[in-house]
Amino acid sequence: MNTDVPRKLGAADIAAMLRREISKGSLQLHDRLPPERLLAETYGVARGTVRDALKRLESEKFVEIRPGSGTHIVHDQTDRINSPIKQANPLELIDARFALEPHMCRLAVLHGRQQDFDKMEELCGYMDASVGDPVKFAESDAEFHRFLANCTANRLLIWIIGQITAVRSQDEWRRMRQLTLNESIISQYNVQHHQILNAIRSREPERAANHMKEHLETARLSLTRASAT
Amino acid sequence: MNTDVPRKLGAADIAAMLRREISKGSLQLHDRLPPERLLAETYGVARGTVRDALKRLESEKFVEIRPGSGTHIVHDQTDRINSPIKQANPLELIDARFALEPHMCRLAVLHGRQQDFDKMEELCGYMDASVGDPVKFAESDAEFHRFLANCTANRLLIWIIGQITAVRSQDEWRRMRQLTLNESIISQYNVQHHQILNAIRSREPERAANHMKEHLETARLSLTRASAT
DNA sequence: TCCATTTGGTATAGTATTGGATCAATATAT
DNA sequence: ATATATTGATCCAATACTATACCAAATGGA
Repeated sequence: MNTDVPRKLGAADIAAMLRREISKGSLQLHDRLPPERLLAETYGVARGTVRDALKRLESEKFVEIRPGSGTHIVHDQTDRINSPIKQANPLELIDARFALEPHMCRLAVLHGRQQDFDKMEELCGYMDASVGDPVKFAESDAEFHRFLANCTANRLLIWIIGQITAVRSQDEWRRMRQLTLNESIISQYNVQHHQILNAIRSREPERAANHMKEHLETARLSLTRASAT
Repeated sequence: MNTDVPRKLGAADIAAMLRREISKGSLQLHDRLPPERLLAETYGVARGTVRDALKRLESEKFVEIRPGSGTHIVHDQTDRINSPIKQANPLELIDARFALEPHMCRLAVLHGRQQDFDKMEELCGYMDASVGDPVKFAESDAEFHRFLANCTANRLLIWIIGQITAVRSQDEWRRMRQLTLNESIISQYNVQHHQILNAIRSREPERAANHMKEHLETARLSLTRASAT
């Protein structure tokens, strides 16, 4: 996949570059991106490619595309720019999730609504279909855990998970996932997601929490194994 | 982002520039923006465009447009931090702490250093001496839990607890504490703080976690009891 | 107090800019 | 070889911007 010769830029590359500009702060909240035609010219790609990249950023809630107006930045990165949250490493993240998510399962049993569960079921379906596609899987996975937070109906927890998820979706972490996520791991995760969801649906808080702990233990294992190589 | 050819400015751009000028403070001195016609001229745009930008700033409570008088800056830099955390209520906070702090005890057993424990011991001493002074007690209490976070050596958790503590020290919460904190409750808390610390010092993660759960249960009880009256 | 000036408020018509959508040709990867 | 992605072009629709004129409220000096 890596030829040292600079490949032609694709939509994914443009998206990554823009994402980086936004995270770095040279493009700030409420700023307007250059028009697609100009972006296309400066990056030396076709306008369609730029449009593709922008669509990705829009689905990641980085920007908002307004016809006739332009592409506007809607993601407020300023909070996170100087926040120690950026310095956290993957193992610290796992520990934090160990603290948060099992108890979130218990709260989800208490406060979760049918529609939340249905949405999570849907996400499980997406993940089942993404065993061979780590990128797609990771997106649905993040959504799954975000919805779990939603089920707690606790604004504090929802906010915390949102912050953590925002970090997880940054570039360096994307690369990290490519190392740890293979087909076997993903299918293992999928089984665990189903177990967690089923336990919540059948109102068994402790069983749900235990399945979550198991899930996180698996994640930690695959992480330490990957960093050992 | 640098496009060599400066683009034509739009209302969104003018708004962004003024927003920054105001936040920076360079416009705050005069307390009043230049007239729309002058702004239009200096930025090289039509007056309608400037008006559009000003309307946005007004809806964001940055400025106040007074017909015949001018556009005045009303931006209050102090409450610029609008974290969704502020909307959380005390019961949500307790639930979040239920998720976080017991596991933090376990991590503290693993990563806590002698000097951290000594500091917590010291804080326990302060609290013991503040049975009759809810304000002083609350300060040391917040510090105690912050140091517990420190013991985990997990930057993510330290940051989260810091955010939560910042909320707890706000005015409305101060009043809430005055309702719940009486001498009997405080001495109960003090006993529990010692139990937690001792369990951590003697490297018993589960006992520490259980004492913390007990502690939070007590806090929740005193809260519901207070809000029932 | 009165009046000229300054300031924002509104309206309108024309022009420019911007994203949306489509398609055939070409390149790249598997 | 096939599937996928990129290109470059064209046309469309939504929105924004310009330019001008006139109105109404506030201001400040005579």
